[in-house]
Amino acid sequence: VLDVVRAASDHPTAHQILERVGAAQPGIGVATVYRTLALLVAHGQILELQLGDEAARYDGNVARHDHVVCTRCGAAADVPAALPVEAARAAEAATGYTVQDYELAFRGRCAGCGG
Amino acid sequence: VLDVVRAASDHPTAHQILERVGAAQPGIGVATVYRTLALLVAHGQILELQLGDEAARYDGNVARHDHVVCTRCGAAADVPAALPVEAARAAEAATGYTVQDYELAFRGRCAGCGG
DNA sequence: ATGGGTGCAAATCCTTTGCATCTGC
DNA sequence: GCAGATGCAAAGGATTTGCACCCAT
Repeated sequence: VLDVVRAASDHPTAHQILERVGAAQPGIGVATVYRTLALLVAHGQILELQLGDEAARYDGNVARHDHVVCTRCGAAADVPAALPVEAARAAEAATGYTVQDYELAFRGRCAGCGG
Repeated sequence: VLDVVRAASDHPTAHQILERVGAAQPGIGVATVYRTLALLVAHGQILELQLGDEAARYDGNVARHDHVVCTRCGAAADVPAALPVEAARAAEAATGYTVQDYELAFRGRCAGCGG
């Protein structure tokens, strides 16, 4: 499972991961994939993303970065981290929360779907 | 329904909205709430947010702003918009996408849940 | 024999949809 | 009587869980 997520460049959903793993290893079950994904996420091996659609998507790129999501076809791409650290501090000051992390997703159209 | 969402300061889920509306108007159905929420979202009267948990949450504050979410109790607060416009342009340049919008959520602990 | 991981299927949660009903015109 | 909105319940999709089973120890 880890291999598949690492090899994927398209931020696949659990369902897509299931299909791909199943191609190499027929008979694998839904539960195993979900259980393994949860494990990998807990160990910091992969990231779980909520990119606006219904299903969670997974990312083998663990480095700090953001995403762009196409509102038409659902494709997603990585973007180098764009948020200055001061923004997190400003958020803490404004709300009294202790910020540990953040998730930033741009919404728009991919090259193929036109502007 | 619009009154309830506007009056709420806690980014309620559809379920919470159902309960609150039901308090003032007993016998109201799940479907009506979901249908009305979808309508209001489509008309730009309220915002639908995906703040990391399972259920969608709604926000009566339509102005451009971001959010902080408590990873322990799930509470969410508004944060003044923190992202410079250049960041969106940088994302466009890096990916070839046309960015129309973005969603930014900080993750951390709220004052009550401690650091 | 035992423990951990696995597949299958049932269960759960959130949300949507079908359908008969009720409202106002 | 008709159109549109509504309530209820069933349907749907994503994810989790229960349970029997199999492999390696």
